[in-house]
Amino acid sequence: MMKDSRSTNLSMKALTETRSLILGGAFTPGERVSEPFLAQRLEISRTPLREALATLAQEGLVERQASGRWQVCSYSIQDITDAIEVRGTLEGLAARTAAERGVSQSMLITCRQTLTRLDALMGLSGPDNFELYVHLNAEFHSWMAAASGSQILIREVDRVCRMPLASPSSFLTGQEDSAIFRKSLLIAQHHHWAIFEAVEAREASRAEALAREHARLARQNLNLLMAGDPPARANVPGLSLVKS
Amino acid sequence: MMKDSRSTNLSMKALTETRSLILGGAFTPGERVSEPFLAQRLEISRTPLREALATLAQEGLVERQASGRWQVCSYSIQDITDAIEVRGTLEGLAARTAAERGVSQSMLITCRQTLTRLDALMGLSGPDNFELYVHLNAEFHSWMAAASGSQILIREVDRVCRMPLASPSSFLTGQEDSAIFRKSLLIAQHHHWAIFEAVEAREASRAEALAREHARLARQNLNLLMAGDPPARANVPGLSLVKS
DNA sequence: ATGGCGATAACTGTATACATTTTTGGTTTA
DNA sequence: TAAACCAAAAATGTATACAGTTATCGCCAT
Repeated sequence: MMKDSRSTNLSMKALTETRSLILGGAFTPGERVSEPFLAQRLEISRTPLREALATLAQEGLVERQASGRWQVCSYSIQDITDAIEVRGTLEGLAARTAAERGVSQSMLITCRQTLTRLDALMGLSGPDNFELYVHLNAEFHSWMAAASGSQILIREVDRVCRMPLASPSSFLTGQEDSAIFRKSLLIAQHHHWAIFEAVEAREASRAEALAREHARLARQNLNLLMAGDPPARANVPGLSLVKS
Repeated sequence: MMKDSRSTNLSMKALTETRSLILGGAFTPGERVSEPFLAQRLEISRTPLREALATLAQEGLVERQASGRWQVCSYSIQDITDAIEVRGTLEGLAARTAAERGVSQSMLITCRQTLTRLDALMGLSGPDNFELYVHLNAEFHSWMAAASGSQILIREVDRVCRMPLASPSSFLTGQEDSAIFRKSLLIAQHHHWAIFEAVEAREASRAEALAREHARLARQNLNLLMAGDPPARANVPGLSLVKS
């Protein structure tokens, strides 16, 4: 009986639960968190917790002070904007590489299916449809990375998406009622198809430029969010880490 | 008396020493390494070693098997090429951002000094000069990241440079006697000045393209290295991780 | 009221013990 | 011969103890 200890062990529990706590706003940015406190809250010992915290440090959710204590990270709006630009740049590289190297028929078919399902969702509303949208959107973005065929690039795109508010899904949840936001979904979907077509037609430079521009929609949504009502910000995971 | 425990503690010792061991070729790619074995070799206990291994896993030097055992990573030439392209892309973003946002006078002066010192080194040879070249070259590359003014970008460039053979210094050591390699140093230095001038003149697009192309010199050096004599490969740190 | 000081409390870094799981190597069986 | 199996050995995951360091908080002097 082979068991993957990575999905059942306490380090993983500590990792996911601490991540949820931080992204959910359980701590204020810059707040110091002691290991015994957090260990007790998660009902585990310090050993697996330390491992999780070390991982979260590399994700940019906590950082170690010189004294060794842990501190929840604090980001500026500029940092978030920069992180989105980094994601867009790496996705752009992925799209360009995919176009240059070519993508298998089966991968093209998979993507076309995803985008067609997104098309079908465009007019609809309701929480279920929205959840599906978030899922399919994430699927398209992983497809872009995977289509590059570069393991390194897949890994780096994945990593940058773990940064707070840099992922393509960051500004989706909680905004489904905003009219201007729903309009941006239409533009995003237009981008999706254009990127796909550029990759399929081996138009590398166009694919890169489109993927970059596509990420800038997230930047726009961030700006809208910060300019709008505070209540709209309440349910955005990770936004609690933004200071000033 | 404030003491930075991070630089004196055993986790850090474990991190740097294990990294040296792996990059130095003490293990074959794919080799399994047990914690007790390594702990005994480094004369520390498993606790700080585990922390170091977790960090090395995120650097891409080791990975955890599903069973929990550690395994030294194995890379293909394609992976290295891809990693260099990722670095070039991020450095390109940094150079573009620096040009777009502008760079302070003092930073421009610092860079000009670095490049002038590199100029003075161009004709010379000898190990001391070569070591200085490596140092100044690294300085220019950190300058590029720093000039962007983006903390996020600085962090991501730094991270990608930690990947095996992706850093700007990767293919320098041990090659100083090759004529074709010395020629590439001249071209590299030409790139350095061109990037600097583009940033100074706020020519964002040009700065980006140049930084990307500059990284491709590393790709070229990699190809030369793999096409040449095996002895030339002996002293390149990290090359032992490349399989097939 | 404010700033420095010192004792105490709390926390981190590390080693180690132990339970559980995985690997290994020899033995048996088809 | 090769596959299957079982027991011993070794490795990992986790908790915990303890030493040394850092933070805290009341107290004193200014």
